[in-house]
Amino acid sequence: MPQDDDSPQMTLEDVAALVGVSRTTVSNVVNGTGRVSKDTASKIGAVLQSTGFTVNASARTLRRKSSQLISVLVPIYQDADSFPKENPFYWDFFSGLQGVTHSGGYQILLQRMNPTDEFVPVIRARNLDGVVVVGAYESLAPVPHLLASKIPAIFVDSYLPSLSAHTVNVDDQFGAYLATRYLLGLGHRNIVFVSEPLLEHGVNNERWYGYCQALSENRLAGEPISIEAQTSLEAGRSLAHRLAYDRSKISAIVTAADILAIGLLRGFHECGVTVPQRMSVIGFDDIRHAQYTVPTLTTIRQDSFGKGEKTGQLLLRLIESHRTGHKLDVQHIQLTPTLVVRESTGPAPAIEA
Amino acid sequence: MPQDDDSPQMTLEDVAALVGVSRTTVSNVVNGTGRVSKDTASKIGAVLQSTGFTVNASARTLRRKSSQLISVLVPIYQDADSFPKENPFYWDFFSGLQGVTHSGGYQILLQRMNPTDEFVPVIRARNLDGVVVVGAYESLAPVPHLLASKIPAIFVDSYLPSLSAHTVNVDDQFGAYLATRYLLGLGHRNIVFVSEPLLEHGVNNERWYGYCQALSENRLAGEPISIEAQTSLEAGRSLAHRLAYDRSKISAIVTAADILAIGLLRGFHECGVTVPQRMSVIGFDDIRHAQYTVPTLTTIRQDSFGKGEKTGQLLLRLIESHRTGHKLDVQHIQLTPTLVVRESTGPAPAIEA
DNA sequence: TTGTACGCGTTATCAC
DNA sequence: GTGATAACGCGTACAA
Repeated sequence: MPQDDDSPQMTLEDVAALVGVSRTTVSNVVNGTGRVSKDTASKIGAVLQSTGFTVNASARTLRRKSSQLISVLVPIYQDADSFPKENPFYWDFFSGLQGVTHSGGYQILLQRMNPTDEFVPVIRARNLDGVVVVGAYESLAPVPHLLASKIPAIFVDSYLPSLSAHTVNVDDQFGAYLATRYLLGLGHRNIVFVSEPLLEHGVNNERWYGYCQALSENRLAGEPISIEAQTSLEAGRSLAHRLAYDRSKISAIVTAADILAIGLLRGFHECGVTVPQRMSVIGFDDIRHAQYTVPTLTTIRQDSFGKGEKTGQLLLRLIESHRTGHKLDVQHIQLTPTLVVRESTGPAPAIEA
Repeated sequence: MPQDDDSPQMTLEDVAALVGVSRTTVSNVVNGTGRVSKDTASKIGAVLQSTGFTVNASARTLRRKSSQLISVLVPIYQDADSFPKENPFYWDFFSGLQGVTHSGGYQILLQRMNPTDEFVPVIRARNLDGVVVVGAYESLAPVPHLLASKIPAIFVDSYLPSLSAHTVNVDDQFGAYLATRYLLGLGHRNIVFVSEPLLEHGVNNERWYGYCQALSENRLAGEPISIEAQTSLEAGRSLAHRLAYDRSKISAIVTAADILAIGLLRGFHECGVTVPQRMSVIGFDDIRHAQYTVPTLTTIRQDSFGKGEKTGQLLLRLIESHRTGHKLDVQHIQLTPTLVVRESTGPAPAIEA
């Protein structure tokens, strides 16, 4: 037992008094500077142990101007039309990130924020060492300020016009390309693409390009068609109803998210449209549930945990180079997604209207 | 524009110099103590604005011994057998919590932790004002230390032998009771209960009691039967296979979690066991996906967002009373779940083996 | 109403 | 090796 659990927190001064040395020496032991004799060091070490001493982070931060704290910022787009209502906040991603940063001695402040909230002030106020912004779009007003502030920052799953931002993304274009090419290979000719509205610098735009590229490589393919839908289970479901009612020639759907695809699966089931016999559906992300739907979901898999780890590693490098003053070139990490074939895709129906 | 984005952070001293007053006066304005003349106050206010001044949190924390920071601790049970592999970390819960605490001026440190990690030291080190522990079990060694430390703490979805812990839970017993009673009303007689191993003070134990209670109220009901399975999609799926193979008389299943139930749904589908015709399945939580499975999932709904809000409110009260020295009675908040009937439950098969 | 002065706990500098 | 001493930025009791 290190100490009584409600005993007051010890300070360097306290420990110094106990051992009979100066607080400077104790500090040197705590920080392992090495300029303490082995003898006194061990004596101090023992007291450190028995008293359960912990350095006061605020005092240290005040001196060092570094808090060993980073922040994950998740914008909350209240505007119903502009962002996933069902923000899943991937725990896997966070886990990967946290694991890496924890090893580096950092803790994480998780913040939801309105798109209009300035974040530079809070970063400054708390002396945060770095920031990870998830899902930012150019419409986010505070982003330019963050960029200008020179605070180590990484934008994940974000698409920004600025080239000076460090980013971590999956190769969205390639992912959508994979999905579409696979469907074309199955004989589908009338394939639609479903996503949120195509913002100029959005994720969906990248996926749309990938989709278009695949189509353009195939002479028999129809025109690219984009359908807008929110990234939500319910949006998928209602879209399925609409499509079923339309009785269009569509035989396959490329979606921008698994939850959208899962909603579609459910919607088609309700309408008696069999998947994959009459309609093929392909998702994006490979969330866990994708393996347990009926039918199971063919999808584009991305490694969220690994993405978190990569983000953490890059952030640590950024912080380090910020500390030493060595500017780091702008980093753009792009992870390659893979196609996972399951049951929701199949050959194009023999007779297409 | 408040300031140049990479201008150095202002201090009270700087602002004071700019206005031509002492930093005490500026501090008084910043903290709204009221003992400043309207005249100078507005003059200072203007400079505060234009310079984009933010108080240095570390310095303030050092003085006040309060960081305006709280921590959410999520234990990670590595041990495969003892806890959900697929910890969903409910974003809804976090959102509710964050909304409330944010209004109170707090920010949140989110920490995953091994069950053996001591958390009191980090709490002390950062002068955290309060803690929320999610899913703690008695086996968590550091819990007693936390309790003894008198740090404002709330245990959510946790079952601890200690009566001195403030807790927020759903009424698990009642939830399982509701589920079981509903199935009995549908004519089922052979109903099993599926959950993780029944720890003495665990959530599952509560649910097990509720299940047993419902059975005991019905003369025709069979003996209570408990089946162990991890809380994961895959565990549900493989259990379904086992049950299908066994060809037992079981006609209904009460599960301790939606993801388990969803796994069951998938597994039964694979085995050709129709739900609900041959088997009824009922979940617990009402996660979003529950509405989009095939068939949709009958389940016991709990309000995660509301749970987060309640937790936040209680924590703020706790912190306040801790600050003023007024001890607060131990609080046990219990939210009442409700039954949501969907498609995965139906009348008991007419002929039971 | 405003200013002075001290302390919060730590670290960095510079003597000894 | 070790120890004074001065910041870091802020809040507050006390004096003016």
